[in-house]
Amino acid sequence: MIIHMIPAATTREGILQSATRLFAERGFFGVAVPKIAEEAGVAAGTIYRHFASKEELVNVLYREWKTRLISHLLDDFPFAEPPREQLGAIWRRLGAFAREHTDGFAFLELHHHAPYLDAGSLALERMALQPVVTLVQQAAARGVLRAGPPEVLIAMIWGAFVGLVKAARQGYFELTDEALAQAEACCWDALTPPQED
Amino acid sequence: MIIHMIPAATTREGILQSATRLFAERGFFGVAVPKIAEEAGVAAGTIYRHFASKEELVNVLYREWKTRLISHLLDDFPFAEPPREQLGAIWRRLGAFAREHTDGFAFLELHHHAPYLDAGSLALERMALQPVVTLVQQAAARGVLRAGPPEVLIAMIWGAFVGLVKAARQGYFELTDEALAQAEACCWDALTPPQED
Amino acid sequence: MIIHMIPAATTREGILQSATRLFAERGFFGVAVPKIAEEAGVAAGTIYRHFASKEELVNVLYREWKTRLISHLLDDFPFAEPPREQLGAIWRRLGAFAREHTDGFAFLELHHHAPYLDAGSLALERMALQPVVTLVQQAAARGVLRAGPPEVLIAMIWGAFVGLVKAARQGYFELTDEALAQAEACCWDALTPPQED
Amino acid sequence: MIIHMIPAATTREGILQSATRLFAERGFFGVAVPKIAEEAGVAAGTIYRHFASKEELVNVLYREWKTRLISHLLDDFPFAEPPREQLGAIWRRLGAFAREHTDGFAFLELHHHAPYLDAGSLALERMALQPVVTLVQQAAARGVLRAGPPEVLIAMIWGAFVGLVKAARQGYFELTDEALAQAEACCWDALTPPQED
DNA sequence: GATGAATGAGTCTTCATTCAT
DNA sequence: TATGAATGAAGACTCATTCAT
Repeated sequence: MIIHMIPAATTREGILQSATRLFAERGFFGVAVPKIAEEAGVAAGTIYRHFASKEELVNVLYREWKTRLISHLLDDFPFAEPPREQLGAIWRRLGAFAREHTDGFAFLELHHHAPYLDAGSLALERMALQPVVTLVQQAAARGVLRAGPPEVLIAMIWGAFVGLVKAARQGYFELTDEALAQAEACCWDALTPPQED
Repeated sequence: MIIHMIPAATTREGILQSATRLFAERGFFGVAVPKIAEEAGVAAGTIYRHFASKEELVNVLYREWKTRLISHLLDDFPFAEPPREQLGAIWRRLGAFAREHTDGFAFLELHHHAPYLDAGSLALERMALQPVVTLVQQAAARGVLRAGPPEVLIAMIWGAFVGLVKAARQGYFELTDEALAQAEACCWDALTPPQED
Repeated sequence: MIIHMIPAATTREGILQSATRLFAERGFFGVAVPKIAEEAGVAAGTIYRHFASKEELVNVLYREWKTRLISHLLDDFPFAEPPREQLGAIWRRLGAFAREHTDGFAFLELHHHAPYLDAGSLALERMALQPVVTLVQQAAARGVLRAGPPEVLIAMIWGAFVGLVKAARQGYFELTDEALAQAEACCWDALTPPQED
Repeated sequence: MIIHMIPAATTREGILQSATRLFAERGFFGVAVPKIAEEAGVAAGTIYRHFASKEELVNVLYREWKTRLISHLLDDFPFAEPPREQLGAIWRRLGAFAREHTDGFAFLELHHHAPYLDAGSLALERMALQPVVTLVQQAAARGVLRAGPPEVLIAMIWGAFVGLVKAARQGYFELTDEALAQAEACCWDALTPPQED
């Protein structure tokens, strides 16, 4: 199989890659455009052949990573399965994504709701939550959801996952399948009503 | 306890307050020193009578907020109570702090492990986790802790709380006592082993 | 007499002076801001303490010179005198201004109707023509004006003066009182109806 | 008459045309080479197959327009006719040129004596004045010239024409045959000694 | 202590020019 | 010959910091 690589795509890809890493590390304002260029092995001016401005670059990047995360989560998502299975699917997919795209995931977290994100980017923010929202709704419909506002549960589950990934990135532990499985089990018990004993 | 406020402290306080708000909003690199001065109602040069540099300012700020959070959490902490009560105490104290010091809490979260924090600041990072760590250890000792590495549980609990606060700040819901209580109950069930049914 | 010079005024004046000379010589786009700073003996950043942008600088400059030219032309203008005297006054005043403020006059000519001038500056453009317009109207009222659209006459008189100044600046001759007097006489005969012989 | 257009000439012509318009509008420094290319419908690099540099382009352009203007003025010029007829010829030819080549004429005016013009271009500057100079000399020889330095008269006539064209371009009036005829008559009376009455 | 004008290094961005295709 | 991606020097502008008042 012959892969046709348009040279521009390569340059652009390289820029996006470097930008992901640097933005994830130091934030949007903490990274100079020439630094991104240097890391990508291109001249500073080249960045502006591909992106109109630093802001456009970060927005393109945000949309790209968010879109990837969303499709990773949603492709063939087992919406028909029982909630317990759905939670497992979410957790496995999120975990795989965070492990495979460490910088991309960190970038997304750090730039969440940043002031330089445009309307298009902000519109995507909520979408990644979709499977979690659906899961909670279905669990509620089946009467297996803990009492109280579902938004709180959603925020906690997402927060717990992010906390896990951050802690792993800081070296507190490794993000193994076992750790993920344990975390998932915790989440299920956090979601469902406490059993009587 | 008597707090001695030297007159200079007022100017200094004003600077720290403005810096907290602005850093929480746009991050360290996203805020210009003259902007902090303007917001504090002082001249740009005045900041340098109180802080040697922008870096020192952010480190002082980080330590101040972290110290406040820690003492808020730890002062008279009921270490002798059973784990369930301790979790309640943690949750109530964190919640009160996050509600009372929205900017301060956001600032701490955003600047967690940032590259411009010095050794002194980084040393404080772990300390706020202390009560959670102790709680988990005591629960383990009493055999009421879920199986698996405790670090994962700690990371999740902390992450869940942060997720809650962030979502509330973004307007998904309000951080009421009820919401906090619900979240706390979730956390307990996430920590403890699942009951047989 | 003690002259109180606000230091800022001096710096600002210096910048405006250098900018006048350089813009007159090479045009707006042909002059780099650091070059203006260098010529004014200040740092590049200083310019931006006094003017928000290069565009604002050129507009301030335009308005300043245009205003000066207008007041030089109009202060105590002998509107009550017969047209012939008025033409003499115009010619003498314009001549004195062009000789005294070579760069300022050249600057005004070169930046006439430029795309970066804002509405405020453009509004001033027509005002300098006022005495010429009035002169032509009064001459028409007295029946001493040549037949045809008066705008054409106005444009020619102004153009003739500008041509004179430009040619003098390029060294074709000197702008002496005699040259100005001769030019003025030409203009009068250009304005008035040809005599029968 | 058959015009032979070699294919390359078309590209080159297109570039020159776009450059004329843009340079006339914003000046040499105000126009980017890629902008000229875009307007000409060619790639940026293509310009450099036809012109060694932006400076060469502007000089070629200057010489081309100046040469055209000169030959338009001088071809079969009625040097044998009396001065009055010659002035008519000059005025008609200049008027036709300015109307037909608005951008070209504006370009020439704006780039008059600019610092990036080379020796060859500067040498041409004076030549367009030739018929006016000759006219003034012949009028002087016949004793029908006003007293005073002839350079002043030449500068005024040229300036008056330029003023007329500029005012027309700015919409003050239209450059009709009548307007031109009126202007020409003014000029004659400006050149010749005032009649006794 | 406070001020705020001034500094100049550093940032984002543009653009004349080159060169592989 | 034409292309247009890439270059990198240079330009407009910002901002952490200093210092005379």
